Amino acid sequence: MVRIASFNINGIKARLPRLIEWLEETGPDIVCLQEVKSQDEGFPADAFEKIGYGAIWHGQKSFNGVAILAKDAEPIEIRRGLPHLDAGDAGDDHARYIEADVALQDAKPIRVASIYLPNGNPQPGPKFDYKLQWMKRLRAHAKTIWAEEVPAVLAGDYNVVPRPIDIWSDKALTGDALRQPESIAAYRRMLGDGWTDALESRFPAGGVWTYWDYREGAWQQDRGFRIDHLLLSPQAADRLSSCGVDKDHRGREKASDHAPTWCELD
DNA sequence: ATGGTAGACGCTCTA
Repeated sequence: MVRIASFNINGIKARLPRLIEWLEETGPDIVCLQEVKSQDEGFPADAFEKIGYGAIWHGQKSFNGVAILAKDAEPIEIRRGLPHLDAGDAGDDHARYIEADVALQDAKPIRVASIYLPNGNPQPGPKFDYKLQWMKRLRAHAKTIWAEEVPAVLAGDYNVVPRPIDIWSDKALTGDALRQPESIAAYRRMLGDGWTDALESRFPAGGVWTYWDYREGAWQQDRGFRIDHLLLSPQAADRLSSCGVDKDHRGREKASDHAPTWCELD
């Protein structure tokens, strides 16, 4: 059994005690982190090593930043950043994608990507255009992973609410980039390619949230939505045994605004 | 239409 989790931590410096606590309590085998918000040299790899996790990371000052942790293993980096599709992509220096092979205790390796998809607000505008282009690049690259016919998990903060039943109110965020038809269609196209949304497959009726805003008492009123997703290749989906959200970690002191989201493969 | 909170940074941006 392999547990793979995705966690947007919203700043690794502010979150480290909570992150270590969560790792020790739940013991995930592989973890994809987003919004590390730290430059490479500030990444606390030694703190993870102390509790038995190897790590690779792609940092950036102030914003973005992704990482992959593995219990009693060293992730083997495959790539950082998405391939370019157009000439305009060459100027993209955001740290939003890192991909690795993780081999746990003599098991066959699992391909893992940690994804921090652009938020895209305000829309319309250049940030929304960047989001849609990034999704186009992600889909194209996912096809090359697909072709390798390996167990693969593309995990992260997709900044897309896939369905009306994935948010506390269908009227919420209607003008927001997270719920625009173009964002949802781009996400759906990846599912159409054959990727399995782990939580959607296990909770088809919705009502599962992974994010609650810090503002307006969203957590207290359980006004959340689902934007953190685990997309599985067929070789991973065949092994899917369970999945869930570590919701109680959202309610703790100094918590991230996201909760850890995970799946288990046999 | 605005502002509510949080994090990193440095007198403001991103979400």
